[in-house]
Amino acid sequence: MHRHEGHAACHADADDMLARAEAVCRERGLQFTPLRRDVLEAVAESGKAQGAYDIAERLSAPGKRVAPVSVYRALDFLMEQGLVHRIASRNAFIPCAHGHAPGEGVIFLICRSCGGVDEASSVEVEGGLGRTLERAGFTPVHSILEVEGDCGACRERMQAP
Amino acid sequence: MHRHEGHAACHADADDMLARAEAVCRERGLQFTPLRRDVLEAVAESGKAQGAYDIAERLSAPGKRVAPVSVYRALDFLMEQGLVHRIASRNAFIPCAHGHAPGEGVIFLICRSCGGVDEASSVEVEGGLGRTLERAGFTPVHSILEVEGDCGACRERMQAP
DNA sequence: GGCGGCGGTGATACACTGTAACAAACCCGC
DNA sequence: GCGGGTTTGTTACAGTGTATCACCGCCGCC
Repeated sequence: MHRHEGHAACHADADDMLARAEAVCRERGLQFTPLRRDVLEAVAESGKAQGAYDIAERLSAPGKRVAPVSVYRALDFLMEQGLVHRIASRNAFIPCAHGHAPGEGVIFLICRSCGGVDEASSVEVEGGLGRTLERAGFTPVHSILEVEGDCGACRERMQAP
Repeated sequence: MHRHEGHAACHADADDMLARAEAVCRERGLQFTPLRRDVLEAVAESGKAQGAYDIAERLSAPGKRVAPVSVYRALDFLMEQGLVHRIASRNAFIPCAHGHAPGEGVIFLICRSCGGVDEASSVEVEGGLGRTLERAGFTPVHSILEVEGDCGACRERMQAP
């Protein structure tokens, strides 16, 4: 689950997300269309990573079908604007919990029992990674770091049922 | 990065891989079947990450078709034995270049221009990641760290064509 | 007002990735 | 040879992502 202790305030709730997204788009002269809004809201509302098809289904209502391809386009847009992240190991998407410094590395903490995804960052990891890449003569363009395991809340729940 | 200077000798060649795989299997009482051998060879021969369907096609000959599902099973086996890695960001597979210490984190360096994948590791990154996870109250089960960028060889090639 | 371009959306089709289920073949110890 | 586990073949299918074309709405321009 998200908004876990240790991180109580770390996830902006859906309203904040939407407000931030609207501000970002206005600032950059981009359109924050209803579809994009809906997709972002769908991603932000559920605490866990959502597949594109899940989102499409969630947004579809009898009489108004939202095709996955539309969702993908909206997600591409949202990712370009840094409002949404993709979890490669899950083929799923989560809202970006907080504005990152541009280029800052993000660590995704994926709970295998509740499916919630938390974000962390570490200058230590980042520095070490940079030095490692440099030693290897490798110029990074972007990197993904995803950790699967058990979040604190789930671990407690398992110990004291 | 281990053995990898330009790129020429950077991939343990297929023969070494096969010999090591056979030894590992014998040691663990597992079968190193012809199919598994062929799949590992296909992964090891090409210097770059291979999709499961690419492998299937590569192993298929007129009259003898290898179905993707068979390739997946062989890959699952090879991954369990630590002989092959999966690149989540590419849905592709590479041979494990060298035996890792069990549980040791691996960093994948994926060249976006030549498609080659190199492996690196760093106690510094690993330590920092461990401390970050601990601070977050998160118990890791396994993690993936993949960096996309330009390898040294390709960067040189681009500068001086 | 008409016209053309441009970005966004809808819709269909398709390619790629991965898994389930079942049957047949194989191997090994008894 | 027989029984039981493992491996492979085969088919079908679920899930993920992209290509293509048509249409719409908007804005600037003539």
